Amino acid sequence: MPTSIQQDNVTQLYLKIALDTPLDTCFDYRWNGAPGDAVPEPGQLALVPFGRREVVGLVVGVSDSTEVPADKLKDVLAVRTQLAPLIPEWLALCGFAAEYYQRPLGEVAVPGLPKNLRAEKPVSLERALKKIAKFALAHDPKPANAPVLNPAQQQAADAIAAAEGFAPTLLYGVTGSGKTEVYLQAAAQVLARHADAQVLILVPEINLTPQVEANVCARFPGVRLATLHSGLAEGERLLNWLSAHLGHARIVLGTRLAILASLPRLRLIIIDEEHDPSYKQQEGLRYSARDLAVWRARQLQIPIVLGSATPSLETWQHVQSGRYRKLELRERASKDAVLPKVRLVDMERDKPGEGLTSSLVSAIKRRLDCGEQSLLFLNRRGYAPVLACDACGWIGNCPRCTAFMVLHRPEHRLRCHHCSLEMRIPKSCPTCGNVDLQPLGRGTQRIEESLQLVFPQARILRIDADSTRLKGSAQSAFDSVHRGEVDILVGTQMVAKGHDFRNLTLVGVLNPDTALFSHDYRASERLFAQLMQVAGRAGRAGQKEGGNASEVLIQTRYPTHPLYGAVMAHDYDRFAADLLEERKQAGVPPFMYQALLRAEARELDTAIAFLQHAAHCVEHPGITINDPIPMTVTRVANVERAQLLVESPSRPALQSFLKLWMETLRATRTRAKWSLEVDPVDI
DNA sequence: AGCACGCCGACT
DNA sequence: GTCGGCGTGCTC
Repeated sequence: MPTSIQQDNVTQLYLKIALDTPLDTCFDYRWNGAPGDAVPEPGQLALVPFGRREVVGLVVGVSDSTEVPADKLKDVLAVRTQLAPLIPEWLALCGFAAEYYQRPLGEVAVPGLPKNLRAEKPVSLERALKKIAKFALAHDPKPANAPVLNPAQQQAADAIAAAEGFAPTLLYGVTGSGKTEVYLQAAAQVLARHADAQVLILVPEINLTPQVEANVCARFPGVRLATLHSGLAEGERLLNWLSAHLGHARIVLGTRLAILASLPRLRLIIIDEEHDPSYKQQEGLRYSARDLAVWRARQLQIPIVLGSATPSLETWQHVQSGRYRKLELRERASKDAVLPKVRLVDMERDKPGEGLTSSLVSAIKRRLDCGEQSLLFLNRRGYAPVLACDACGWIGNCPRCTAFMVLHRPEHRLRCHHCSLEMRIPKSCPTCGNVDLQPLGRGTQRIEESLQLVFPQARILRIDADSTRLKGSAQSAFDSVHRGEVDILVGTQMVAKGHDFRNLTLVGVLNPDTALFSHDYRASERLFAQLMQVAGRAGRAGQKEGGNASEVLIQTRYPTHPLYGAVMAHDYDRFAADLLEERKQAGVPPFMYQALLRAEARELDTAIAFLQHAAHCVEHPGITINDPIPMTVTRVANVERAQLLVESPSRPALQSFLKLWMETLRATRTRAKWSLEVDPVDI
């Protein structure tokens, strides 16, 4: 890339521009600057005509020549000179992600920019810049009201902040061990040491940002914080993004998408609950924010903290091999907070009525009696997963998907969780006319109903994707739990993560067994993490005078299963060691690198035929290509789907194969729609 | 991906 | 006779 091209009146300059399109190439445009105009540079945004529309793209190169024939070339319409160029390190991050995930650069770099930045007219950009210039806040990195850390926390915070260069660190500590304090104090040290430093904090869920935001703001009253997540309105998103890009925001807090933010002075990255599957983007560019964060930290030679009570096996393996350092917090931070006692309730002996065993019911009753809160965790929303006819065996299938229609009783609807199709609940069986249709199985709505029958006086609140569909309703639901207006909370994994419920002393887990025998080898890793995490909601404040000791009841039909043994012993170390050994034997990640080619079409044969062709179209020494198989849920919205897994023990070998493979496949004519996922998590 | 052009069925 | 279905072709 030419770095210093002088503008004179003779030389025609061309800009190489990355655009948000699936075409794997950049586009050249003529640049005709007025006399005195600065020559554009890589990292600037430019408005260009593309086909019959006008789009904003990213300048990635400036040159005095082009291969493109003159009759195809068009002129750059405008360069967004108002905006400081994105720095080369950011471009390199996007370049890496594009290459690693086998997508065009423009598709990685452009969609992450705020929409208002990509508008045809730069009015909102100019307005936002003016607004931001006005509240230039005096920066004071001094923390307020920082509590005294216990020795392990202090040691961890010091070690993180003192690290020179690239220093990936696993902060390993049970829930409630005070990882957040360590993050904050490490951040405080970094902010104090470098006058212009920025710190990036990633959390897995948008619902967790308000709580962390409140903590950060209280601790750093003189430090500008910007949040970045998908829930922001466009105006706010632009302001926050600019504030990070201009270096005003010293702490940037966000969900996975924040990893692609422009952070010119980044000095520390913190990833809370690094094992959480939400860090993996599951559509479009399927990136892992955690992996990109590690890459970014290495590129910038800065420390990165991966915090978890149940680290991902990938991270754990890196600790074992010495690539990552491990800092451990062994105790809960609040002295009187103890780990909750985990008990299994054998559903063969204690038969549940309406999904609730008598042990669980009496445990809840004890909480109600002394004004404490209970949390019931059931990772299945809706009323019942299936509606069936006893008389003829009819089952409520989705007409467009290979899946059941889920019964949503309060809404009086059957709903497909795959294609969102909805219909009224049939009054009678569509095949035999039987009016007595039975809901099979239990979701959160049905548990909520049962609880209300058993405890008519109790204030019960359900929190799941259905009850929090409206913007802000999740937050107000959590607020009412914090205010003590709820006795029993029922929810899906939304309630399992991060929330600090001070008056909660009982966690009931309702139906975790299905994950024990899943064909997905990651299911047990996820289940363990989920159980530890939800268990951690109990007893965070310690036992009150005359109150109940905090406990976790897991209703199961397999009380002897070793996974539950490990959960009861709070023994992640042993569990992880066993799982890693199994993974090694089985030759799966983290000891194998994978990519998944997916294809979909109206006819399954079309998809399979494409994958079969793909399996043979390129030489692949050192790469295992498995057989194409239909996906578990084969049909979604009347489209048939299949997939092909490729694997290699060598990441570089897999990467170079994928590059060649994609080039070949892009040139292949097919009626199937296809996409590649590198490092897939759901197989 | 958009967005056009292009050639065949049911409607004002 | 037109509105509109989605096949296929192109985007510096």
